Amino acid sequence: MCNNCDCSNCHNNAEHKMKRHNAIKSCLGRNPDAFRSKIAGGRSGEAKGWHNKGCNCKRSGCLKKYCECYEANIKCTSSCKCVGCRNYDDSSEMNLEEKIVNVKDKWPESVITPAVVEAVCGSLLAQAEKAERKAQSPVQAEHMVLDEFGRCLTQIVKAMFKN
DNA sequence: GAGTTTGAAACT
DNA sequence: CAGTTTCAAACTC
Repeated sequence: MCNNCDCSNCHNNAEHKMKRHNAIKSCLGRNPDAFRSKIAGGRSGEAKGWHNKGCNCKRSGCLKKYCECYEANIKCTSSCKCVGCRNYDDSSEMNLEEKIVNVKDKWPESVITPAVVEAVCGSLLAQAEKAERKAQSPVQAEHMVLDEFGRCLTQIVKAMFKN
């Protein structure tokens, strides 16, 4: 109940007991978890646990306390629907597969999708094998692979600016 | 401290 | 379920 608040026309007090009870009831009717913590796992306020529902941040980059994940001291996950998120693990120890998954989860709008990464890697490998078959010198082989990489990047950049 | 930004929750 | 409104906390100056 309110106590020493500055609210006007307040019904959250003993005088409106019934009204208050009904309000709580209809609130819980809509969402049974309305008065429960949104952070599961670790004890309150620690860097443990995870956000049950994820955040929906649009402009804060999830790096300000407007973001529920950031405020709870946890990283955003794929259950978030945030845009432009910078609150995620970017560890250099991550292997390639984890990085690809990370791209998929956090930048759904990116053109560098797992499929694109695979395609690029595949054509670079093909180029390297071609050089091997033609018994090119290491320098020539490098040149062929880098040429191919350049073509791939050009296509990716073109696709990015299409939108 | 006033004014602005932000996003969850409520609402439609 | 998607779009809109509300509003208090976070933030900025």
